[in-house]
Amino acid sequence: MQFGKTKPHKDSFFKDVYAVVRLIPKGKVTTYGAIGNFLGAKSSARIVGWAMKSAPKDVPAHRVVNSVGLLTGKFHFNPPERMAELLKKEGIEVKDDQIRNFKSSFWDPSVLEREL
DNA sequence: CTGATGACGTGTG
DNA sequence: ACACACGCCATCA
Repeated sequence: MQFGKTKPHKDSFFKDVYAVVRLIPKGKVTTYGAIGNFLGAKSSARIVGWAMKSAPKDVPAHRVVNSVGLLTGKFHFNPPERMAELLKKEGIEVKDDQIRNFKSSFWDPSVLEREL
């Protein structure tokens, strides 16, 4: 997968975001900034968040958090507690809407290129 | 078309 | 280390 690197088309950016989020391994999490950076948009983490808002159901958006491991978007879930529940279910320790072992559970999208 | 908003991140005081 | 400000760019009013 090339992800945005080949073509900076807007729609493909969203599509790439979804693709990356879908590729997040179970029990791991990543950040909006990491995704944005991986797709070439260093400071467009907000767009990634917007993408999540409009994300399909098959996208594990609960595995995407902000840079400090805080579940900022849990309020947008149905119900909000679902996000923490899903993460806990996958083996991620969540305390007060925040991931404890965040750094350990962090998954950088750049490993995709490494595995390719 | 202009301005405001937001599931963010980084820089500065 | 904490708080505030600015930049980022798509979407909405």
